Amino acid sequence: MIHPPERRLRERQKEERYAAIIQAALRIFAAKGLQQATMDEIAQVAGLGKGTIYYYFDSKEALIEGVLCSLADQYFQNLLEGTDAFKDPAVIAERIVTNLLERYQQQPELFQVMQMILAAPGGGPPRVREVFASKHREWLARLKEQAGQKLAERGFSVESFVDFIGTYAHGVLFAAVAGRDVEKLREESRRALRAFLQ
Amino acid sequence: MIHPPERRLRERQKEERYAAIIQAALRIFAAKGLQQATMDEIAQVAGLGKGTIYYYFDSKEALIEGVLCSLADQYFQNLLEGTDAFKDPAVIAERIVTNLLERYQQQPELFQVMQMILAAPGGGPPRVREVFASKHREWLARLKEQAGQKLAERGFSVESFVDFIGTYAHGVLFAAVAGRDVEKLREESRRALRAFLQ
DNA sequence: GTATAATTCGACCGTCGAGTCGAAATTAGA
DNA sequence: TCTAATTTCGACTCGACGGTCGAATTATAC
Repeated sequence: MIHPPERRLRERQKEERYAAIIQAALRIFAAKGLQQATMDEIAQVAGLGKGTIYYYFDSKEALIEGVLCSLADQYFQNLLEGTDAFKDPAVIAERIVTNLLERYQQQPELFQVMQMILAAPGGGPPRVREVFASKHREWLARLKEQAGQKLAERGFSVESFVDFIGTYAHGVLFAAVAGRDVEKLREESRRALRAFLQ
Repeated sequence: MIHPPERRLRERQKEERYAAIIQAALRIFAAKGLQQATMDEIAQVAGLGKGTIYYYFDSKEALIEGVLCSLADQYFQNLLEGTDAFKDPAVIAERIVTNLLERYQQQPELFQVMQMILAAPGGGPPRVREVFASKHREWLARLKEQAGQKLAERGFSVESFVDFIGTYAHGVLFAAVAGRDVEKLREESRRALRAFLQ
């Protein structure tokens, strides 16, 4: 009778540990950099033995991949929140940048580590690149569905619109990661995007 | 009679070696990342023994600092080339971005390594940050002198103008380092900046 | 309760790479 | 040419860190 719930309990515990490892790793990666982070320290912060980390991940590289793939999931989440209520591309763009900056404030580690990856030679492990690219395509499709009509009405192709937003947003995030004041960036970007997109 | 020239010869040789080390280090840093680059490999690429590297630089960290400070010098060079012939802030901005992209094509390693530094936790060694900040101030003064009048006439403060250009340019460079087509970026940025700055 | 499987642990191993050192080579100066 | 100073070199040291392993613990199944 209690067997099924017991089994579920154990599975849940396993998932929790997995998440705890990812979480600890992310924190240390952000604080020290990917190479400088040691498996010993990650284990310690996760509150587990080093051997346990290797029970969940084959290698440090696999752990890095795991962390990055979980970032990819999060990165594109909620980015479009609120964008379907507006018709003006400038407002959509503003909203996207604002959402990004809000996520940055909630979880700066996500972006810090992202930047490390993107700046790394080769742009990070191939598998991670694939995952990001696929998430990006998904996201693009969602944007198209949600705002494509409105963008087209104003003479924007979704692709070029996204290119511009992407480029600009990277600049803003770079500035945020480098320590610039987020409120100022938000205000600045609002003005810039309205001007650019009329 | 030949002593002074001989001495000068030796001094020049020393400077050449110093430069060769910096050069080799930059290449390997860009190709492999700062941590993954080994002193042995740098020595090999520079065509010198490892001990010799340590004769010129106290430590790997000192070498990194040396490389970065030499980058700071180069980074701001020629950025303003051609900007004093125009009155329109949009054209000045375009020109700055174009100059950056041209430098990127000439010497991508410079920007690759810059991005690594900026993305690193803490934004790189403090001394390097200082050097960059001081170069940036110098550059700002030069821009002010060269274009401040024209910018003011059009209602721009030099500081906010530079903030915007800096943010945007980072986004563009990020895209370039990440492998986007430079010509396309150049064209895109031209349109974007004209629109933004009227 | 007991046998089996799954999971955890940290002491241990091997490698790799930063930094050292002293011997060798080169140059300077007389 | 001879001596002292400068510079070069790479074999060596040594600590750090990724990864292993088997013993210990805990859960599962009956």
